Amino acid sequence: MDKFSTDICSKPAAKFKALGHPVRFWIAQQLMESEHCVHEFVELTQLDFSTISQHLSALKAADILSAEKRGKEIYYRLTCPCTRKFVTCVNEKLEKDKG
Amino acid sequence: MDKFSTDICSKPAAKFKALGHPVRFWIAQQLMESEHCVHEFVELTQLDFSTISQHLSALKAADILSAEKRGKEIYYRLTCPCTRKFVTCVNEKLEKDKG
DNA sequence: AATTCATTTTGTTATATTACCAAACATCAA
DNA sequence: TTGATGTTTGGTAATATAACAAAATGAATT
Repeated sequence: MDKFSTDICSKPAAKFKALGHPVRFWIAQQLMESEHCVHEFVELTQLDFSTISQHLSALKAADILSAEKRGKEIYYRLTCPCTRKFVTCVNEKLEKDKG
Repeated sequence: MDKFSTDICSKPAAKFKALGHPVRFWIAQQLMESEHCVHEFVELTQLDFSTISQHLSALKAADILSAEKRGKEIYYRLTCPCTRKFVTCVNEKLEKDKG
C-alpha cells in the first residue's frame, strides 16, 4: 500500500471526473463508433454550441479526446482504446443488472 | 448516433464520477493489489474515519467496490476487473507522457 | 480583402455539490 | 459490558459547475 498523495492521484482522477458527467459520457460513447464534429453533438443534445464546446474542452484537457481539423469542421475522436473498453464494460454491467 | 438522454447516461457517468476524486481513485488503486479494510485507508490518508467511510460508500453505491465482513473488520475489494484495467491503462499513459 | 462558417473563449449567474470533520450511533466479538 | 471497527447524521464552508449569451478567433471561400 502506498501512502496517499494528492499530487500523484489528482491527474488520473481528473480523467475519470471528465467522464463523470452524463453529456460527456454520452459524447465519449458516440465516439466509440466513429469520429464526429461539434455541431452533431449540438443537434442531438439540444444544448448550446458553447456548452458542448466546453464539454469537449474538458474531455480534451483530460486527454480523453483529440481533435483534428479537416475542411471546415473539427473532428473529435477517442485518444485511447482503453476508454472504449471500460465504457463498454460499464454499459454491459448496467445492462445485466437491469434484468 | 443516439440522441442524448439524461436518463440513460446518468448511471454510467456516475461510475466515472465516483472514481473522479483523488482519494477515491487512490482507494481503487490500492484495491487492485488486494483487499483492504477501512482503518488502513484512514492511516495512509490521515483523513477522518467518517470521511473515508463516506468515500467508500460512494464507491460502493457506484458498484465499484463490494464489502465483506470477516471477523471484526470489513474488507473491500474491486467489483469488476475492467476497472483495474482502465486504472492501469490511465496510469501507464500518464507515466509515458511524463518522460 | 472581406465575408462566412464552425468553433472557442469570456463573462456571468445561479445552482449544486462536495469534502470534510465531529459526534452520535450501530454491530459484533471477547 | 467493554472495546474495536465502521457507519450515519448534521452542519458548514468552500468549491465547482453547468449553462447560456455574446464577443472573439481562425480558416476557407469569394
